[in-house]
Amino acid sequence: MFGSALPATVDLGLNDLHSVLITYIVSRQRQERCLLCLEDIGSEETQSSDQEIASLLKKFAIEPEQLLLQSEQKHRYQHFAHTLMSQRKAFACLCVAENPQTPSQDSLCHNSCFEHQEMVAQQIKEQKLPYVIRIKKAEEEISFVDLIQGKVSVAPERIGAPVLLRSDGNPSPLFASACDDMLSNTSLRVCAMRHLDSTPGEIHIKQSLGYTAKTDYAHLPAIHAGEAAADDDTPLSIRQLLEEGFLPDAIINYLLLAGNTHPAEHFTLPNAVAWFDLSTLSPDPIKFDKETLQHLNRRHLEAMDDRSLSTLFGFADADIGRLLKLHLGEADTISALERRIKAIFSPKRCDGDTAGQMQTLATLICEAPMIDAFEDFVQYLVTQSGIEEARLLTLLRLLITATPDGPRLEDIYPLISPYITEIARYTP
RNA sequence: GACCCUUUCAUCUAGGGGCCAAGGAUGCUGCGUUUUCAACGCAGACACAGAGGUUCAAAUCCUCUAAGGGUCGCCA
Repeated sequence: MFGSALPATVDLGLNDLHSVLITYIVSRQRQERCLLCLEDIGSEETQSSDQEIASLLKKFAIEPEQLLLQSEQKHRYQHFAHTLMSQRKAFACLCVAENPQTPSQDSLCHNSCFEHQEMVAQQIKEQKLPYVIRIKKAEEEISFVDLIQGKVSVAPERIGAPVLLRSDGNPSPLFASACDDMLSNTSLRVCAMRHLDSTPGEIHIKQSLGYTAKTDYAHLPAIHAGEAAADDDTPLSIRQLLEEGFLPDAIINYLLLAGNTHPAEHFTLPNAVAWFDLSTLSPDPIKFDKETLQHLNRRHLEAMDDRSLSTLFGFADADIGRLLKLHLGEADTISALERRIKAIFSPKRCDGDTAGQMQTLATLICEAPMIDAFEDFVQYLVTQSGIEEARLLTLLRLLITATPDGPRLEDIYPLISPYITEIARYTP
């Protein structure tokens, strides 16, 4: 079983998708099950259901075998915690968190609650004080080899005595994650870089519970939006990228390109499964580069089947697909293409002295017979309207595409000739 | 403040003592093509963070310095 945790928020981030993607790819490669744990306990952010997350991931063709909701596992976490308590490997603690803004030197319990468990228990009983359950400090240094970051070893003082159960009875994310690994026997856990230093704590918890199976860890570098991560808090939201008109395939392509050795620049998820290698990932943080993503998006749109491309815009016509591809030059996202195609299919308007000529042309086209060749079409219009050819071409472009520039009209015309009367409409 | 990690063009990377006066891709600049913008084609500019070592030979190994990132909560 390969696992990865992700927040159960409506707005999944690029970094979250990154972890999920890597987990999924490696699970396909080694033909193991892929498990995603949804951290839906105690977060203030808007929650979303497992179905919502699953359907979002499905857009990316990521279909994990199992989605686990941590809120449904609560009793198991509590059971583990009480087991540790009864073995005196964990203890109740009355220490209240210091001011979060100025973290204390060590995260250990200051009042040596562990040494005075009877007294603590009594206080809790008599005064109903809020308390947490902490794991006992580790005896010795804990080290492991991260698949991306290399060897990590951390002294017991640094691990401290992490909280297992919070005062509201809910597990801490760290504890929940350690338990999830044990319950589902996870052999590889992919997570974000920022959790690297808490991993020894997780290992310590598992060891205390007598779990001996090895879990490999891979901590992915973060993808930053701006120059100095701190000042630019532009959220790299997946939903937003999709709304901007990026194809899921292009986003996947980008994520696998960044911080990775790649045999090609342009590829799809199934290709990537063939060559992806966790060990070649760079531990360096990555700067999000939208231009690269745009370029990839264009490539993926280009590679799409004509007819399926047109279905993204409510058509089912390979010619419309080709028409869209003609516009890839100036439009590299779905939404930009949509603006183009909408402009073509809506009535055109313009002001000034061109208005009269536009009207003439529109009427002529409406009444014209079906003409296959663009040249003949233009000749017909020149003869009928008496407008000189160069001028007519400019007007015709406006009447068809609603913009002064774009792909060559002779390329466009054969693709839209069946729709020409619908397209060449003019509203004063 | 403490601990850990990283450093090759603007960006993502190739490289693992000699095949490297450093290759590819994106972006940028110019030219071509185009009624037009873009795309496309061709050409061009742009990097081994710095200083010391080791070696016949260093982008590559070692040390220090600098810069970036991460962590030090009942956060996630």
